[in-house]
Amino acid sequence: MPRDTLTTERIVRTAIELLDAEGLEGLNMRSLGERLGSAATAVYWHVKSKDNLVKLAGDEVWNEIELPDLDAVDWRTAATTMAHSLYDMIIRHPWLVMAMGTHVMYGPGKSRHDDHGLAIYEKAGFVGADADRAMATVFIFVLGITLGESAAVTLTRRLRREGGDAEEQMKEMMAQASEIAMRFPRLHARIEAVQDAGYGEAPDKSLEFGLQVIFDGLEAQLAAR
Amino acid sequence: MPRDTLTTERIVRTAIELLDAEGLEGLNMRSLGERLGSAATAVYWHVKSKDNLVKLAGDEVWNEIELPDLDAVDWRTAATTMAHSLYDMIIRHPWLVMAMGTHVMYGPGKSRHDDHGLAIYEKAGFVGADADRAMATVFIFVLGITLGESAAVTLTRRLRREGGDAEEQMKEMMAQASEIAMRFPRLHARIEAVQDAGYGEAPDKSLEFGLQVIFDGLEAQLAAR
DNA sequence: AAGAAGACTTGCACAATGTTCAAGAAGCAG
DNA sequence: CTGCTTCTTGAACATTGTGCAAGTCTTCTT
Repeated sequence: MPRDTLTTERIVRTAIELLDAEGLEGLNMRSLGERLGSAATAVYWHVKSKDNLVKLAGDEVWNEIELPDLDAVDWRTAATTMAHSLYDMIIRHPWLVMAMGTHVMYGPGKSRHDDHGLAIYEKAGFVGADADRAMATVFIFVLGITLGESAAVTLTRRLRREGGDAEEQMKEMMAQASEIAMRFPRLHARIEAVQDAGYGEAPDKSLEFGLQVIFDGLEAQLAAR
Repeated sequence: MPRDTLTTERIVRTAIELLDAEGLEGLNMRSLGERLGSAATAVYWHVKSKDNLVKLAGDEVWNEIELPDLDAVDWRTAATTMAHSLYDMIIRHPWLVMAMGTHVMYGPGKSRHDDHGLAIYEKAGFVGADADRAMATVFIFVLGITLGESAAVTLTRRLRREGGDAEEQMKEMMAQASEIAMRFPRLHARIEAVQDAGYGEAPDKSLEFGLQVIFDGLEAQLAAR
């Protein structure tokens, strides 16, 4: 077998590269083909459709998530580790959230992740559907928190692609948003406070905060059982 | 002015109708034009681009959210009301989550919502950035929980559009997912349990559960302050 | 080794869709 | 009526997903 034969794996891997670099909208079969060194339509022998390819890519990335050893640490530590690992993964692949909004993702990669997640919350003391729900609460929160980041990345890329100074347009857009928000008293106060503080604060402060809140809440559920 | 003159508002309203009926992928300028009774390109005089239109639509729907009277109820009740209102709104407009993944949404509608949300958590006792984070935690959770529903709706539509029996294909897809999940012990157990229980349980049980957990967690934060 | 069967690749073509643009129609001011 | 602004149209173009028939390469059989 010559070395640049197409394989489904190679296609998926290359698609992930392209998705990371260009986003969901930036992935097209022609540039994928070019990157693979073959005709665009050659891919169709290995993969049913673009949707299918996105689904494969969207499952594959779950394998990057680190699964903590549950015998070595308490459930809350394990859950924190996994949540952060999930967060990092999604930030690496900002297209994933959007893909999950249009494609029903369920493959070996995600199953592997989910299974280990369930184990954590079962270890914590949740039984049956409650373990499901506990996992879903954390999981969904992390997913949701990356939505904003995904949108920002996508936007930046779109601006860049359309030519023109992305920085400039971004700033203008922010200014416009601010102007609207300023008309509301509490948003007004918040924006001023943020500006005074010099735009500081790492974005994942809200990840920390949210996880803390949710884990506390889960412990309350366990105690009240 | 003759009665079917185009206006930005009418365009946005019609776009929302179309988005609700056909989804983000189903909205195209030609069918929008048809529905408006004008040429597809007439829209471009009122709206810069399709992206811009989606942004306008994606802000407009936030006005549907009911803002509880904060003097009449305690913060937790108010927060619950708003969370449910948000959930219902997104379910009515399943394309919104995906749109938020690609477009940075910030307009009068969302600002109105955010401002009132902030008020709730300030009333609860959170100050400054913490009120932001508290709101974001709830908000993001509700958003995330609809991701799955959105995907399901989008998928169903796609299947329907591509012809063929959507029910059938959906079932087959689920079976395939199950088959994979069955290879993992805990997922295996959960699936069997769910099947034994006869597929029951309303989907928004997880909304209830998650909100309870998060509010409990927020109260813990307040207590520990 | 020859040839047939299958596995894989290519180029062409088509349809759908966002968008531009020049030309036209409609309303309004003088 | 005339000219100016506001709005609408139709034709056209570029991009992109994908089907298809024809090619090439691999492998297996005899």
